[in-house]
Amino acid sequence: MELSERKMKILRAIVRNYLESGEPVGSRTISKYTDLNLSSATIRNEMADLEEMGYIVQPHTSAGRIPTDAGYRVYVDTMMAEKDKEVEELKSNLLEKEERLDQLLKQTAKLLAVNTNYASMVSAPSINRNKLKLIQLSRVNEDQLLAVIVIEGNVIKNTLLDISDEISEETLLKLNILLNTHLTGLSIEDINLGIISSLKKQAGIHSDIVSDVIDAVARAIHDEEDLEIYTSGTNNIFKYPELTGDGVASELIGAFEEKQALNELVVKTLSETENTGIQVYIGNESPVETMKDCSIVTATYDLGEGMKGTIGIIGPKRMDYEKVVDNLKDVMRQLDSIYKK
Amino acid sequence: MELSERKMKILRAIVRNYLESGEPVGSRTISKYTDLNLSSATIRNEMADLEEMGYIVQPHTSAGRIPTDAGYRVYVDTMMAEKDKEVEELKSNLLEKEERLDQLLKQTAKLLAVNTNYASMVSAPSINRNKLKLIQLSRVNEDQLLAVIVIEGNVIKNTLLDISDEISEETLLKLNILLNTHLTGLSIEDINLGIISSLKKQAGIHSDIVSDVIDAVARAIHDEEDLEIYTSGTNNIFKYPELTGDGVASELIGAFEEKQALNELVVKTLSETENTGIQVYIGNESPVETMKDCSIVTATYDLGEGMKGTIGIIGPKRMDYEKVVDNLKDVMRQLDSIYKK
DNA sequence: TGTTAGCACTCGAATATATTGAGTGCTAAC
DNA sequence: GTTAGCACTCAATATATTCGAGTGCTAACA
Repeated sequence: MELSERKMKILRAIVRNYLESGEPVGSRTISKYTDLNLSSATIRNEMADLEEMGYIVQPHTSAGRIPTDAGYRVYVDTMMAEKDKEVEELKSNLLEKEERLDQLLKQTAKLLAVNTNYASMVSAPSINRNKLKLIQLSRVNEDQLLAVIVIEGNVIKNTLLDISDEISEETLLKLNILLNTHLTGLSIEDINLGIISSLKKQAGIHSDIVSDVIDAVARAIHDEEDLEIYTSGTNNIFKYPELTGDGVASELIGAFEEKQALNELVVKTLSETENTGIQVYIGNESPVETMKDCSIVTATYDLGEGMKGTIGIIGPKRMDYEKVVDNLKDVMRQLDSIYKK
Repeated sequence: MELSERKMKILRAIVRNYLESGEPVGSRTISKYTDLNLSSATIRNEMADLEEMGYIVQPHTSAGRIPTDAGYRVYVDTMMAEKDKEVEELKSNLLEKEERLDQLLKQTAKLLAVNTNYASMVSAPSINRNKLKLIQLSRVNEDQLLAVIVIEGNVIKNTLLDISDEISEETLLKLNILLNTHLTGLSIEDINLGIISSLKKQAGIHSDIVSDVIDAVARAIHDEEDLEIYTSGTNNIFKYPELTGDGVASELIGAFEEKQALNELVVKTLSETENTGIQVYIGNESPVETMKDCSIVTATYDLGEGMKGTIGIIGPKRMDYEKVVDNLKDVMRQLDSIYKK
């Protein structure tokens, strides 16, 4: 059977109505709601077809219809298509300019949550491809060094290094110069064994410190530390009864706290999304098991130089996709413009 | 009316029973539960008295009794008195030794949450009284400096400073030396106007940078940034139906996310608690409005040198006070021993 | 052939009604 | 002072009743 123009219109009307009310929607409602003047009976016939095609279901006999995941899917897809053509003209809710990226992202998460009334998450950009801007060793104690590592985008990482041998102020200075002259401007991938061994050679008796620093750089950048994900508005899920039943809420809250699941989401998104697109996961399409009752809309932001990160909105399946997509696009644009100052 | 020994025993039996079951407890149960052999009828008489005295209530006629806040209070107080005499002998659930305080505290929060099945929070120590260990300025861009500030306990703060004038590698070095020789070892309070103006004088044309740095130090230490509070196990509250009704859960989760309320809790606790005591807030006693349906047990840890922070467990009023107190004491001891390494 | 009015039917939700049982207070007897 | 016994209360549970939104189907109409 084919999805005629009329069926399409009816389907969209059903979805839209359901988004607002959260209640199953019946034929009579649609017969009034749409501009095509049809009686409820005709709508019923069409609805029967749509059900057969798998776009809508009745929660039980003699109830109205609600969209299936597939139903949402076509809704989202057509909507997105229209969105692309549309000229975006949004009230800018200006993110404050922030020196530090982490603060900025935290703010972004909050802004999105407040604006959409859903839960939001923002991942710090993966910095694998990123260039070192500065390495700075300083003495903290007799037996500890502080290594500060600054990466493109002013992401700052601190690590403490234990040292065995006494080390003079002067050699420390030399080490700093050595490290910075050789490593600054390199990306992680650029730091190969050749460079490392050359460095060690030049460091002489302090080659072990060089190893430690390199380790620290690698760790600082790779480790689960870059599981830095900012969340906001998790308690918004309580606004949607369908997410509150049973242990659902608990699981969700847990996922947001642990952040482990969110990280999977980020990884998946980054690998799946071509360029800076917007991705919509509906129900079971979700990469994360715990969120199979939700819809997730993600956007990939790209600050250039490989600094990509993910922004996500998590809400009920009947979320206002339109608003969410608009918001995401807006935020992406703002991030762009801030960075390109 | 007086709270006789027997009444006391009965009250404690009621509380303990209710802690486990969460159900109102009746006279028959108690008549079997206690060692004093009394019939349910006698217990009923005593219970009537206890009710009159305000220690227990019936949620409705013909239901068992549940403890009032006052009831919990005497239970907790007597229990705590016993605890103090008791020799503590707990299986140590070893916190891993961590270089960085923030990691350690994060871990502490998690440990407590897992162990107790309640929500936990750990505040980073207030560092007002604390001594500077290191200040390190480094160039990041042509127009930005990175100021790294390390405080006693290896708490590390980073700030970016905008600079207007070009500044040479050499003067930067001089500034570093100047700042460190004069400021290291001082607590915030020690840095007075005299020192500041003397520093500025010596810095000559770069006195504005000195101001900036001092500002940064003050900000890094004072600001809402030290609203650093680590939470864990927030979803544990779903294990207790009495915290799930209505918007309660939502409010709680929100409070944990915002951390503003938790901060109030910390402030209040620090000011109220004499020394490193354990404080129990039951229901309405809570300093935080949102948690008036909960009980909160807090402990103040003291790492010496004015580094005080608060650890808190938030759960239902019928929480296992005994276990919670034990756990807190245990964790406090472990924190102590780690720091005194 | 597509559209529509009409009607019998379904079934969840809401409401009302009965049943159960844990628990109480009171009284009278030990 | 303690206890057995009994009438009473009331939430919780189960059961029955009603209500109405919504459906599918049929027959008639354009």
